[in-house]
Amino acid sequence: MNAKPPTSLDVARLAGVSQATVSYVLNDRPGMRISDETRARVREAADRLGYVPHAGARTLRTGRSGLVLISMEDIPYGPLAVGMLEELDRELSRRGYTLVQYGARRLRGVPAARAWAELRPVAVLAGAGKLSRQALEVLRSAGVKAVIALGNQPSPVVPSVALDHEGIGVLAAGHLIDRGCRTLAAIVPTEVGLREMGERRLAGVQRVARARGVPLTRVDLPFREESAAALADLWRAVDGVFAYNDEYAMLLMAVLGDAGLTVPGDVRVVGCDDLPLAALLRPRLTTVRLDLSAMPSTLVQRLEELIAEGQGTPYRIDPWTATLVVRESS
Amino acid sequence: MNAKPPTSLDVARLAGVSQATVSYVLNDRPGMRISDETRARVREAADRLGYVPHAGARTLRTGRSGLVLISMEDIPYGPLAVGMLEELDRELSRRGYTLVQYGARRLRGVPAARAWAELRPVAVLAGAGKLSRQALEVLRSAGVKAVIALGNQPSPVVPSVALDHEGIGVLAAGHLIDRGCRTLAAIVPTEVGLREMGERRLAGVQRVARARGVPLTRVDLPFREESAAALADLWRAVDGVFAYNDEYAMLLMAVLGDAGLTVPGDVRVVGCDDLPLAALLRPRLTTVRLDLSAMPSTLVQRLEELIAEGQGTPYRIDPWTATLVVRESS
DNA sequence: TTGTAGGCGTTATCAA
DNA sequence: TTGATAACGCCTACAA
Repeated sequence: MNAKPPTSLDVARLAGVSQATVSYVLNDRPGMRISDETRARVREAADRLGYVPHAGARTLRTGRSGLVLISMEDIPYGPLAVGMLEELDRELSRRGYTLVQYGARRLRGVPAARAWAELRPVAVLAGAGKLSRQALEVLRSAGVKAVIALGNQPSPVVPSVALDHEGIGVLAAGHLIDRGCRTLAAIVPTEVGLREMGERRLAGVQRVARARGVPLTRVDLPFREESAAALADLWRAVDGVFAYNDEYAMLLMAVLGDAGLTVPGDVRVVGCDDLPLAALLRPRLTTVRLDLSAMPSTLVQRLEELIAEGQGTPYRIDPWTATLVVRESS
Repeated sequence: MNAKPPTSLDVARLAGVSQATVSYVLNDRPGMRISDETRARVREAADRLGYVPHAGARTLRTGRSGLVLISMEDIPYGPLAVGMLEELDRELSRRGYTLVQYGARRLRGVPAARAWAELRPVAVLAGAGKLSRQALEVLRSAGVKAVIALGNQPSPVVPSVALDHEGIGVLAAGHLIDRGCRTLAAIVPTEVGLREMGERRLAGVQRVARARGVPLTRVDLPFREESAAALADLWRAVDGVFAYNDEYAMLLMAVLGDAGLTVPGDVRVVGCDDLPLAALLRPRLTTVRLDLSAMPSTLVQRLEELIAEGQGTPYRIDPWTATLVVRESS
């Protein structure tokens, strides 16, 4: 019960060989010719003792932990992100790495990067906001080989995997104008963490609206029914709204209905994310679907490049695809 | 650039003291009287070098990693769970532990528990399904002090924090019958991972329905509009449905509307989770709200008990609260 | 008040 | 084909 965990030395003793042999066998080190009988004895002994190697000791000795840290706070949890995470985990463990989600807020004034560095990870994925030059220095000096920024906009200091939020706005605005909308509005959420994304998406809408001569109103909106309902006059004055995402679209459609406005007759609405609820709204919601399925492999590829070649390149953006899912009845 | 990370010895040399002194100062070890000047010199040196202690080495030496592992797969990601996780992280780091989310699937046939054990965590939180007696043995033998099962039903072998899904069903059924429903249906999702929970909730509905003499139909339903629509006859035959959760409730309400049935006039519907969308449906959705706010602190408390006293107790369930949010207009 | 020395579990070098 | 042995970075009992 209170016995200390068995070590490779324990295994060696039980198998009647040396510690080194145990290491050779268990890591089946190439180039070492060890008799099958010895191998079997070692394996058997390890099994019987329930031997599990000590990751810390191995890291200490080899200088490589194989850990890939990803910060929890910077992941917009949802079906999309979770699926991507799981695939990323699979992909990484396939290549011998270990993905670990790690909090970014530390108490006692210890900055996040410092806490990450203690684990001597081989790579760190974190929101661009948390990768200050200073944080980066801490990581580099702790031997982190690859740092990649996640988030809404690219980091100026490390390679980034950033969603092209403007592209979403472009897609949505194009659709609305194509369908005949002449007066647009675009919702920007006021929630922290969302506003930034909202503004990027807005920028895309703006670009298209300007290019095609359609007036556009920016609507800063908290996710509250009363707030949306209070803008009834505004909704009456436009005929097309990009709602930022499907949840905002649902909020909007609820208050539009309450105000006696019809969709898409009086106002067209476009959401984003293609949540299950999008197809369940009446009328069904037209939305922008993000395809992140290519992201895990891209991420891993970049990661291995950085690990191999060193973190040379300053920054760049990685691709993904967005498609419009048209559901409006018309 | 390629310099190896500074060690405490480097700090000692720069500060002109011994390695031991560095350790004393940086961990401000009580009982050690070290001059303020020395302290300052050590701190200064550590800063200048960007010294970050090596977690692996410390774990190796002290025998304690302070790591608390939680398995990613067993968390039903959503606003509720994410908030709880963040609070748990805060709570744990406040007490000197480090929460880390870790994948449960390993390749190469290495079972999850074995991979967890390599990190020598002090505690492991994982789905009851992953905590077989065998897995537990591996963990215990690796020095894991506390193992707590998360999930839908308690583990027979370790302490569990399990949601009282039956209670949800009881609450929902009570409400429906109180409001005059005489023929109930309860949805059980067919998705893996959800079905189990659905059946627990169903059991609660069943208990109440039986006790109050109300007939109940179990409806196994995939989350697809066509499937729900195909059951139009069934929906017509009941006057109260517990929809498992808010998303299913939304699905149901969409097809009810399509079939010309009114809510709550023809059929009453109760959801669960009190998602934002619940208040946005028309009519607004009555739902069961889960309050998990007490869970992180309870969890941490149990954890520390187990660490201190050893994993003695076989198992038990921990509390939480569910409340009914009534929104129906009537 | 500070320094010396040993060992935690693992891998790798070298010798047998 | 296998076995001693040293070293990774840190902490701590003990010595000075």
